[in-house]
Amino acid sequence: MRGKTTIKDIARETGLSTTSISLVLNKKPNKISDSSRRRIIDAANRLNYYPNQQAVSLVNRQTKTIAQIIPDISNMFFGQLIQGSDSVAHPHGYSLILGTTNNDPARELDMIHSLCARGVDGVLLTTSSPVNARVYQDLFPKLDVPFVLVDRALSLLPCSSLTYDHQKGAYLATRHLIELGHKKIACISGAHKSGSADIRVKGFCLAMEDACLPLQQNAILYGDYSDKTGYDMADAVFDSGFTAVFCLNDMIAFGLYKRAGERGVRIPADLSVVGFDDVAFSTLINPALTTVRQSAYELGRESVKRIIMEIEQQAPRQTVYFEPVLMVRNSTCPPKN
Amino acid sequence: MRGKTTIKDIARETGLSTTSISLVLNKKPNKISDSSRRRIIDAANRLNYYPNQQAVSLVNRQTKTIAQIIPDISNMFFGQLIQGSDSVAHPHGYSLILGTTNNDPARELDMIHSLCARGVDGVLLTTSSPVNARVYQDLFPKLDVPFVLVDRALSLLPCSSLTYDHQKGAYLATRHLIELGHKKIACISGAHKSGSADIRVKGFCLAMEDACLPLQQNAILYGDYSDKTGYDMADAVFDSGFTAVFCLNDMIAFGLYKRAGERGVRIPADLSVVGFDDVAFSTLINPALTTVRQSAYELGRESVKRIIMEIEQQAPRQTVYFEPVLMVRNSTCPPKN
DNA sequence: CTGAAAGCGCTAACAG
DNA sequence: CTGTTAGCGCTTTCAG
Repeated sequence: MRGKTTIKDIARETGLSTTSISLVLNKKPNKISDSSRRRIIDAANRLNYYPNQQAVSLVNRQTKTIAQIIPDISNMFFGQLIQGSDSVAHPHGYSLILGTTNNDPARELDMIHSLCARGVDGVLLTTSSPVNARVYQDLFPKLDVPFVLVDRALSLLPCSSLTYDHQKGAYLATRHLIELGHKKIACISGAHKSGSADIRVKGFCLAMEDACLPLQQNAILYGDYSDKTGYDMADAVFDSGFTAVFCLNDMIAFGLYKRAGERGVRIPADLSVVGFDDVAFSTLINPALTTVRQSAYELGRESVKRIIMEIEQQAPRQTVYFEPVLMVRNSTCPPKN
Repeated sequence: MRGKTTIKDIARETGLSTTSISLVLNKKPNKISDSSRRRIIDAANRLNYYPNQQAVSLVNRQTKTIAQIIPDISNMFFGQLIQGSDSVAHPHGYSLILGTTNNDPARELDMIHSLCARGVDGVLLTTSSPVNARVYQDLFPKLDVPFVLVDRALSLLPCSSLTYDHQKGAYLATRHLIELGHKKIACISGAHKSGSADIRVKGFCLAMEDACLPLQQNAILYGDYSDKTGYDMADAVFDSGFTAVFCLNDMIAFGLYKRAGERGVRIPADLSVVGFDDVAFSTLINPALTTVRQSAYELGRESVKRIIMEIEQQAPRQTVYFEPVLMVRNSTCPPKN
């Protein structure tokens, strides 16, 4: 049983040529007689034949494989993203091949190279480093596979991008706080110069500006998109007279919740908090988190649909923005006085 | 630039044979002159050459690819598992190719077939359906790649398995509750006949038995490993006089927390709860969840190490059990009276 | 020190 | 209706 059955074995078994086998097994238009066809199919089953995809890929020049490169799978957002991607990739006969970069630009580049060398048909990239943008400008065309930027838009790059409108989402979140009557609002950001953080910060600032609210000293704190950041920055927020905080993603908010619990800071009575992403957990935690919804699952589904179109029909590039929506729950209320 | 550089292009450029190119680029023992070597390396860089992995795989009979098949990526446990896997796979030159089964035995089978046809070098399988066990007994040998069962142990299968001792973990959790003085203890399980749920239930029953505590009517509730199950089953627990509940995984506990919040049931004052997994979230939620730790990240790392050994050194099969440890936090306390 | 040639398993013109 | 042939890009004996 060692060494699997090849098309030649079937040819030998049936006394037919490999061409005929290939034709019927791939259901290509052909004129093989019914009796031959049956013999082939029968032998294939009997010998437990399945084609060697390496060989197939070599001649067809496609691997039916899509790379999904993400910064960090411990962020639930990406878990849901992958789930969405896989849910459309698999039915279309594509497999997802995974690469995580840990927000390391060098590793991101490395990942792209190594996955492309593997011959993926396309790559879904959530870059964590606009730093690489210039490199990508030259690189993508060279690599000669469709790239789709997921959850990020880097305007100058020669590729499609699918993303929620981060700036608008941040604007909505901040305006909600303002409308509740908050004036001293903090913002805990992901990394400076990170893919989406700067854009969200911009939305925050814009909303403040539009409401003629001055930014407090140290209103904007930079960390990364993790609960640890929320936890670590929490004290700074609690102790500086802010009545509300906009966390740039839900993970940050969760970390802040934790510290709030330890410190006895009540949410929302003492501090209103808004998150971003609407990860599944945000309704599980208490109080349920007011947040900006961007459906990772949908994003995953759409990005795979998109890239398959570009792979199979050379669809032209496209930049798509999805509308985020504010989910008002229980972590926000008017300020105490 | 369309159509990438092949080894032949380099041969033409340098005036050498493809053999020489292959030899130096793969650093195989050879006696190519330094000057030739330099010319080759230079040309390779200049032409941006990287080998076509399909072709390489075809002749070398390995793809440097490992399949990771999991039930459900929305369970954070698996997110962390993948992260662990990837963290050792990548440095060893392997890529992870992902398959999610949604707990569907048919899809699981399908996934295995389709990934094996892709020519993965090994598969990491977290089966959700012991139902398939008999099938696997015949299938694995036929497929002729190493299988490693992750987080599951199905004793009769011809493959390695790495898992935490589910029964012991459940026993520890239950005994903790008993030692606190609880007598009426409920248990919310994953699916009946699921991979690990039955074993955990067994641990629960054993602990009850060892303490001479009778099982209450409907003490064991079956659902699946999701927060929805916890949410849906919560009322039944709240309204039946139980003073403590053992949730078979953290996700279930999180769902129960949510419903508890809505109903005004206080944890742990009104109800003690223990989870299982020690997913990152369990310390984020309030009160921090007492749970049984099994490190998904470690499991991921170890399972990849294991499978690489079997791939590269034909290491013999092995069944490994890891010790779970009880993490006592704030969701448990003695019963009120 | 280097090259010619065969072959991995499959597909696709092109001939019958 | 079916077979022959060439070739995808690479590695690897084996011969110089």
